[in-house]
Amino acid sequence: MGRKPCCDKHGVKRGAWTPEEDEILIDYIKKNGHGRWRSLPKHAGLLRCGKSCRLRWTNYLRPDIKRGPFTPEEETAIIQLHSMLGNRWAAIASKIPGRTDNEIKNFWNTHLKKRLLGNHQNQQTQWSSVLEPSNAQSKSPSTRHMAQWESARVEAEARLSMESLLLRPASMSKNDSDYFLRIWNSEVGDSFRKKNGQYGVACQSPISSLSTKFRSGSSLTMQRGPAGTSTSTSTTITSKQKNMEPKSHTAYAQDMMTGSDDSSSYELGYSSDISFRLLLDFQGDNDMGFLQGLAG
DNA sequence: AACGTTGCCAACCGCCCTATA
DNA sequence: CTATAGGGCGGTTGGCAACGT
Repeated sequence: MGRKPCCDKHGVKRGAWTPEEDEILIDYIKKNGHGRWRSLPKHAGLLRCGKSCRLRWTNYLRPDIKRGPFTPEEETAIIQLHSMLGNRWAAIASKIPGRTDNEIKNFWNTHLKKRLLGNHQNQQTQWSSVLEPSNAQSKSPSTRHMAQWESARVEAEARLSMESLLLRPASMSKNDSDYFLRIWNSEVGDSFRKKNGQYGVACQSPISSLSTKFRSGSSLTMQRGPAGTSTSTSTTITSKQKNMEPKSHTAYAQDMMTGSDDSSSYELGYSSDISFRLLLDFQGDNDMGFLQGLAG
């Protein structure tokens, strides 16, 4: 037995909304408020599905919606939030006043994703040259510095997840949608943002790329080799991996903490030996002492 | 000018969760 | 405990405009 459709498709208008319909909906909501979306069209005299009315209101007609192009600040916020939350558009939208989840999702899919994919490819090129030991001598200081910071950033994200695991009350739901946002708004997130801001980093995190790639069934994976071995990033995917559930940042961090060897899944690659070396090599005040602990 | 292609975005679809009777 | 309504969410689609040939 299937679920009842949200509304009877017969006699229901679909497609683009006319200005007249918009006006009717706005008038009705102004007078009566919203809620009871299923019965709203009947009461308002609209030949629309209630769901369609709700979407039209929340995505377009709501008075607090900001229209027009995204500002660079909004772009940065979206990228950073997406790196923490993944495709949880509603959660991202809740942190960007005046923008709807639909708008952010569209913006991401049509602009940012392409741009970041381009960046990612550039980064991969740079990474392969940075991480190739035989070329180590020929790296420019800026490239090397970039590599150090990218490593630091990867670890910072894992650390955020680890700290959040430790801070999380037992009663908190695993699916608590505001969970990362709370961390993001905490001092932990603040220090993370400062580091990013300082270096103008605004690219998708490798970790979130990882979970996104898993979700989309794409091929880039990171695998963790047997304990203590140095491994590299991998661009292959096994049939087992294809069927794997995507792993959250938290789960990723949990693996790091427990050392659990879901071994076919992760190869820490540049975030293991090489990144430790890079980080320990990093000049300046860093708060990456926890890595020393991890490294034993 | 005509046609095909591409990109954008509003709207839709189906699944899921929660509240309530 | 179960069924159902209400609503939220993320992924996908379709129509339109801009652009290229």
